[in-house]
This record gives sequence, C-alpha cells and structure tokens, in this order.
Amino acid sequence: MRLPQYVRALTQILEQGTEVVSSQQLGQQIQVTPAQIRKDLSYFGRFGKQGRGYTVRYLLEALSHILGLDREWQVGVVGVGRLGRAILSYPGFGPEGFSVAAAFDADPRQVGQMVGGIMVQPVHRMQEVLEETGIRIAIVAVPASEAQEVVDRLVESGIRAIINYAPISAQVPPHVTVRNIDPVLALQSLTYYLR
Amino acid sequence: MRLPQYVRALTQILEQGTEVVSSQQLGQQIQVTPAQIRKDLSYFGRFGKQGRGYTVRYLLEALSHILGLDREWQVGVVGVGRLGRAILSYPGFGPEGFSVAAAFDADPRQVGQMVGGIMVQPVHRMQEVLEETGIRIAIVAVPASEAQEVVDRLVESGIRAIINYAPISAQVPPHVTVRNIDPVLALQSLTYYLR
DNA sequence: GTTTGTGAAGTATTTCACAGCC
DNA sequence: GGCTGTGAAATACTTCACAAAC
Repeated sequence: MRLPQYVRALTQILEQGTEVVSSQQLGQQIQVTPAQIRKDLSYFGRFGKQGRGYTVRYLLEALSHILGLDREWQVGVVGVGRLGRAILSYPGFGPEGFSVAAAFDADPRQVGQMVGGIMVQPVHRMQEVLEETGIRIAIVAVPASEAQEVVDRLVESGIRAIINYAPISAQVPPHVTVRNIDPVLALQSLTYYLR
Repeated sequence: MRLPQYVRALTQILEQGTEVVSSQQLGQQIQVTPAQIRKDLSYFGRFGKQGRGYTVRYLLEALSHILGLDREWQVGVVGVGRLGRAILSYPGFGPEGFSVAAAFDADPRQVGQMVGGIMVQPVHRMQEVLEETGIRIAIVAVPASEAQEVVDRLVESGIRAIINYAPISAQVPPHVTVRNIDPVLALQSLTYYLR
C-alpha cells in the first residue's frame, strides 16, 4: 500500500507551493517509478490531466478521502511500559489525524497514572472502554508473552486494525488487519547484506 | 525476507525443548504456508529430512549463519532526542546480537551526556568515529528535515545498512540498504480498511 | 505413513509502450 | 511537446502436486 506515501509526499509538495505535479516528479521524491504511480492511482480513478500532470491539492484530497484520512481516528494503546509511554508521548500522531484516546495496562501500579495527558485504565476494563468510545484501532505495546492474549481480547472488543510492536506474529481473524513494527527483524534482515 | 522470522520462531521452539519441526508446524507459528517455507529454505540449501522435518538446532544455526547473526553487530545511533533515547535504552537489541556502540547528536547540549551507557558524540565526529570503530549499521532517529543530510553523511562514512525512523524516503546508492520504521504510514494504511 | 525439495502452474506485481488528450 | 491512463508483456512471488527419501 503506497497511497499513504503519496499523501505524505503531496502534502510536502503542497507546502512548497507547487500546484501541479507529474508522476515523474512525484516518483523521484519517494523512489517509485512513474508508471507505478500511475497504475496505483488508476485503480481508484482518473485524477490527472494529460500533458499536465496532477493538481496537487485535488489529488491530495482525493487520496486522503480514499484512505479515510479526512477525519480524526481515535486510537487505543495497550501497555504503558517503556515503549507504550514513548508512544503515548510521541507528538507525531496528532498532526496526522490520530488521537490516542485510551491507554491500558495490566499492572495496578500503572493504572490511574496520567501518561501523555490520558489516564491509564486497567486492562480488564478494556472491552468496556473500547466499546463505549467506539475505538477501532489499537496499538499493542506489551511484552511478547502477553501480546497474543491482548490481541485476542482486542479482537473480541471489536477492534479492526492493530499496530503490533510485540515481536510475535499475531493470529487474528480475517476481518482484522495487523501491521507489525519490528526493528529487530528489520536489523536482522539487514545483516544479510553485510557479508 | 522471512528468514529472520524463521530464526525467531526456531529459537522459541528450541527453548521449548522441541528437537524436530516440520514446515507445517513452523508455518503455523508464523502464519506462512509450509510450501513457502520449504521454497525459501531451498534457495539456501537442503536442511531437512523427508518424512521427518528439520532438526531445530541445525536449521537455526544454518539460518543464523546465512543471516550473519552468529556474531555481534555494532550499531551507531544518530539523534538522541526523545526517540533516539528510547532506542538507546531499549533492552531488546542486545539479546539479538546488536550492540549500540556509538551515539551522535548535532545539539551541543546533548553532546557529552551519557545515554543508555554510552557517551553522546558530536555529529561532526561521526565519520571519524564510524571509520575507527568499523560500524556498518546505523539507526537514524533525527527530525525529517535533517534525515537526508544525515543519511548522506552516513553513506560517506562507509555505512552499509540503515534503519530509518524519520518519515522520509531516503535516497541512497545501491550498495546501501535502508529499512524504514514508520508507524504513521502503518496507521494510515490501516484506516483504508476501516471504511 | 510422513515430509522434504522442486519443477510446473498459477497469481500478483511491475514495467513497457503507446494511443489519446492537453 | 508533455504526460496520463492502460492494455500487453515481463518479472516476481506463491502455491500446487508429486517423486524421492526416510
């Protein structure tokens, strides 16, 4: 899925004040071939003008809408240890339309604390809170040993999308999508090229 | 590149005391089809026995060697802001054979400080230090606006592999490999499925 | 009976290349 | 002349299915 990259690049291009962009120029910025970009876009509609290119603002709005980025998404974070705290106080989600609206932890010492401006709730209230708030995206930042259990409970609670920071390959039903963030795997795949 | 996943799964299986594993069992654990696993492995050699499966310890050692994971890798971190500090104090790299051996920052207030047990060095000494220590892997944790410049200097310094946490698509020559860690892009690709 | 390793078949993804439009 | 949108061609990746080995 390259659309989010296009959105990011178009946002930058718009900020520069450029009004029209070709697939060639866009591709240069994000290391994707022009044909690839045109093919990707053609799957969703016809956004360009021959001989001219794409109107940056128009394409940006169209793609943002397709991705559902023209609204704010509430996100729940499970696990407020070292990593969870870093996520909760990460300032990069807000500007992109994601707002961390709930945080959970199993450790009673964490529960009740304020982290990144929100109150940590006990994990046994997770289903209740997620259903009340209608949160459908969760970030899992618990130890590997507890991650699958947490994922199972998130799925039961109606979560539809998960960012998983735990080093496991989580099992989920088909209606739930998972993206793994796994720096160790990334490092380990790099070492292959260093010999 | 799925080999690192196989290594991780095999390590767990070994810890459980299981000595032999089939592509079927291994696949179940990490959500990969048995045929896929056999095909992946066949590219590097013949590790199994028909009717039996794979000797866990033997396959684990073979894959670790192929990936270069049978040694320790020194890593340099550039940027010791919020994110860089989290990376420097992340306890998950060491056990996997990665040791953060140098840290750099452009901010003079950070330079000289000890973070995660190592001394922060000025970014202008980066090339010198990287060449002295022979570090070939770097983690980039600087703001987007400075990331490409840092990447360029890393490439000049002989770095061959980069984990990039900055939200940019870095330009590097073909002999350098980059892996991006980008939670915002991951989130944005998830929202597509929620409508 | 079980499970590997692997050609062949089947899908998916990417690139080519050009008619059509600006 | 420049650039899109898109079928066709080319690549890449995955799954099938089975002979061979245990």
